[in-house]
Amino acid sequence: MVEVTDILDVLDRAGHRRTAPRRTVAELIAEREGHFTADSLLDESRERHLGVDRATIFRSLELLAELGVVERLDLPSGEHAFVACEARHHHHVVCSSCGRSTGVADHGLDRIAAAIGTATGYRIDTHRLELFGTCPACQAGGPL
Amino acid sequence: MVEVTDILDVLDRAGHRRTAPRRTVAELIAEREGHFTADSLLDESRERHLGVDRATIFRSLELLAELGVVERLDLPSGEHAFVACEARHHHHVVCSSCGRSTGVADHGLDRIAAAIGTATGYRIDTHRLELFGTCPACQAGGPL
DNA sequence: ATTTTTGCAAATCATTTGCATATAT
DNA sequence: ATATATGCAAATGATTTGCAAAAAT
Repeated sequence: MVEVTDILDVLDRAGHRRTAPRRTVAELIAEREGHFTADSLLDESRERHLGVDRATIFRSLELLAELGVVERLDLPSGEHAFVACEARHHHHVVCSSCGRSTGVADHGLDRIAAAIGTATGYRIDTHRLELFGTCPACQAGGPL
Repeated sequence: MVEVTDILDVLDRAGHRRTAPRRTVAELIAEREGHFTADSLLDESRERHLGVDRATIFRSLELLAELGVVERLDLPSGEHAFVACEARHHHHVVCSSCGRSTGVADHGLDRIAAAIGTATGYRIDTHRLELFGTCPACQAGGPL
């Protein structure tokens, strides 16, 4: 669970201003269980008359992604989405049915990345693992 | 190395027509060492007066991606790109400097995916691993 | 007071679509 | 002959930008 104050604190620490629109965006993000698109935040900002503009949403998400509070996600559909991250989790499992996602720790992937580096001669800087499937709730015939 | 004829054969086998524009797209793809964007193919089609239209390029890439001849890639920058695939390789290492990419086999990732499934309770359907780094040539101060 | 951030509107960029024509089978 | 694929141009959708006004430091 990512809290609004966590997000604001990260902004603070990085020397960015604590503005009302950013607080609102942080609230919208903290409410989300799973992944979300920029557009869905915009829709909600409109429906609830929060007055946060499209540009601000995109700018905030970009900033938060830089700061590692959210992570850009590319769904298998090609859609761009985001998820809130707890700092510890490097990767995400995303439910294809309800969109909920769970952060996961590194289960030995680093070693594999290293092995692939050796095998190919590449110096590996980053890797990105995205897993897609069905979450426990949806398997049980739950949500959506 | 992916050959033009490989690509055309896959189209054939799947019951798609061998058309001149598709042959051209196949040639453009086969020439590429690494990843490429739809747009870069379009540019080249224009520069070399190959007469293949934007829409055709997008439609061909979509088709080839469905058939597994190319794979959609999401670069860390968020750009959408493609790489030609040899069938065996599930994942790609992409050079951040020159864009060249190499297919890699599964080095035990399946086991990790399974472990993550167990740990989270998700039924995992797909995973996607993308690795980014510097290729041997660029490390040697080579290309770009 | 100064710098950063915002909203607005317009611009840009990538991708998709409708439709009449051309081409492969 | 028939179904599929293409080019064109226009539509769509997402994201970005310039700029003057507003808010945070």
